[in-house]
Amino acid sequence: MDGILIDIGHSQEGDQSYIDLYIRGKKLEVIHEAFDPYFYFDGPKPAGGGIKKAEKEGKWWKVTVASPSDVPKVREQLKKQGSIYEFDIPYTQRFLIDRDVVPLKPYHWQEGGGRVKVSEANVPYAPTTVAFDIETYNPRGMPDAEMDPIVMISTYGKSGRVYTWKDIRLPFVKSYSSEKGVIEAFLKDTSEDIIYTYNGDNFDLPYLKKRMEALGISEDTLGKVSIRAGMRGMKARIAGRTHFDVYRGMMFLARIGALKLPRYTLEDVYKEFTGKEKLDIDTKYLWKIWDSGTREQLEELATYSFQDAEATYELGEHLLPLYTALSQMINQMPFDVSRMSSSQVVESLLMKMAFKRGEHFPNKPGEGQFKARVNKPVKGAFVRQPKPGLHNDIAVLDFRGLYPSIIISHNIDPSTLNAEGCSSYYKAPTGQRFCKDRIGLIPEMLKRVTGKRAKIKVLLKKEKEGTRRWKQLYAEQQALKIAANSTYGYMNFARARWYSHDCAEATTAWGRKYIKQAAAEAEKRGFKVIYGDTDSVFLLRGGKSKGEVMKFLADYNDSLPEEMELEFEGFYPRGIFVTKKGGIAAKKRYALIREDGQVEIKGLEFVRRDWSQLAKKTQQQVIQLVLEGKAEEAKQLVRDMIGRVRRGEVPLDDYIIKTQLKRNIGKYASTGPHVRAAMRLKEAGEDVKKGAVIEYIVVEGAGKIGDRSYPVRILGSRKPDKEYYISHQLLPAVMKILSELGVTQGELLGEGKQTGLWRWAPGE
DNA sequence: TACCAGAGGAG
DNA sequence: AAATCCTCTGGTA
Repeated sequence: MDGILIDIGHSQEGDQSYIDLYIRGKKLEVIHEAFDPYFYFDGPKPAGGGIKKAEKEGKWWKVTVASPSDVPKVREQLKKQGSIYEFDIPYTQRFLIDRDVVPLKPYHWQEGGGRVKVSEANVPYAPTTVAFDIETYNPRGMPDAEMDPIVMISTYGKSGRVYTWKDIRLPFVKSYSSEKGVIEAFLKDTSEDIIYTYNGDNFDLPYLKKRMEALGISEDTLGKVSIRAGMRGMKARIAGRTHFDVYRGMMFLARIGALKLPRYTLEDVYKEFTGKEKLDIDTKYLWKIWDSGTREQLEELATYSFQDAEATYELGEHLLPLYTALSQMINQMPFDVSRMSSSQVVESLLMKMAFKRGEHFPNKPGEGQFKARVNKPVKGAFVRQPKPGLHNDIAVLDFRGLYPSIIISHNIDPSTLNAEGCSSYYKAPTGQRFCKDRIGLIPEMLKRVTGKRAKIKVLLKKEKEGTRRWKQLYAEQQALKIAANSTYGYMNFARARWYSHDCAEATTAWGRKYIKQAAAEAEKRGFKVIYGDTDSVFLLRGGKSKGEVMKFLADYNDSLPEEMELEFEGFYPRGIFVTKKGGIAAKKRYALIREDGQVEIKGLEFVRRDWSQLAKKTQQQVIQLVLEGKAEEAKQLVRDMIGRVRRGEVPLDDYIIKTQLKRNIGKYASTGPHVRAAMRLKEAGEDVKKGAVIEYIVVEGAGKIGDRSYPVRILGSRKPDKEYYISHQLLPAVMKILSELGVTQGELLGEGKQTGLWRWAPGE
């Protein structure tokens, strides 16, 4: 049979455990595969209840049990007599690693003798996909699945529709007589392999399951829905399918830094990826529309719901190639992968590699060990003191994949660290020695990952952008990049199996050594180095040509280990490095202009969300003008803006300051302005929790800033404090830049027009 | 003026 | 459920 693996489960017959492989070929088939749960034991010959078999494998016992649920009690018994290993690898995940079965990959599956054989098959089979979204009746705020019905279910995919139990006459709406009719029709029609939801783990699926129970609807047509508590909220699994929660996927991208948004609502994320706005209704009053809405309102509700399903589908399709690639890279189901952290991805990859190398996995740390690791910080990167002011003709160079390349080049691994009796060693600046005789697990993994990624990038260049093949290759290199970039963090992650404080220390120490060395070599060539952070060097070309920069790069790279490379990042005609309060140049805060006029701003107020648009937009314009050499225009712009603020010509939105609540209101030791604003929101009856981004304005009046910080939504007739915004937002942001050119605040405020501002304007 | 708590960006 | 380096504001004494 040819097909792809879309889900994996487990069943039991007597004392034999089976893996259930859900294979989608022409139709969905389930293959039962006998597979014994096992773990390792170092101690006397194991005996006792629950043990099916114990045989010596190397120096340890391989202990086989009848069922995965037997593992906990057997391991607790044996733990008293010796050491146990690999006892906490989930049964189905263990199967995928051991048999090297790759999810969603076309195979020829051959059953026989109780053991399925997989071989490459060239069936061009792609999983079918659909998105769904439910709307619920909510007269008391949050709907209660015990009593509040589902009023609508929308689906979107190859086909799509809205199922509802009111008479709504739109082409994509199908009306039924009851909630039960709606759910049953939805279940009957929905047979796709991959089901996308937006936050379905925490809402749509648990809610649907409860409604099905309440209405006595069987799960058979969909597949058994199981809701389990995970580390980060609920996980909703549908047997025989892949439930892909797009919201989870987006949060993963956010955590690894591939996506950065102020909020991750479906509307916001959809706009970010597609540029399209979708119809948004205030779902707080959904129940009112359902009870007594006009025909138009009900149609709008159906349209909104349908668009939610469509947006979820589009985003799901966008993410699927990446999750397929990640899934295939580590031999784990997309369901699990989409709910992993980047460290879990790395760990899965290491387990797969370790199994191939015939090595055992270290155990996860206990709580005591975990705490000890957390309390052992690792010294990080080197940041060079910048040369402040305006500079011309800057060249930026940076190390490609600095930490991964260092780990490979110096064979940094827990197994090579200070290993005894090796013929030679790499010596870290911190004193650790890494054996050269045999490649370590982590360097080997990284070498394969970076090597494969380089090959894929070559293929990618030959492919036409946007094609199916291109998307697949792009996703594959993206998955490999995620693995490579997360590996250093993984080594230093306190819960990691392959944690090593010394390996992490050595890696960053070599990083500091190389970046300083690169700067020193550039200086030897006659370049002036003005800045550098972690893996980058900023040079002044001075009178030298671009060719001389490239020549320096080539020569310096010849001196580096093979896997390491200092790359050319770009030439910048101008750049400005600003000075901080104390009078010295600030690290991590600068702006550059590219040869094509594109401005890049780092660390300054403009890129920070906790500054008002007034300050941010003006700073951006000032930076642009200054880098274009138009300082006088920049000064005039600021004078004009001050005038507009004073005359009340600036829109209210430009005064909004956004700050995230990092903890719940009661947990703050000191209450800053955003906390005060959040407290006011709460008094007004809003649900304000940790994670909320508080939008507030500092209004006119007396007292501390906090006394005058009001959330936009309950602003009423209060007016922004113009002088606060001039002296504490606008001026600090623009003076950062202009004071580098010798401009004073007085020049901007206008001679002779002394105002009360002078007394409390921030000093220079 | 010195210090702390808190937020958020860079790489 | 990655870790570190760094800046800056507002509040307090």
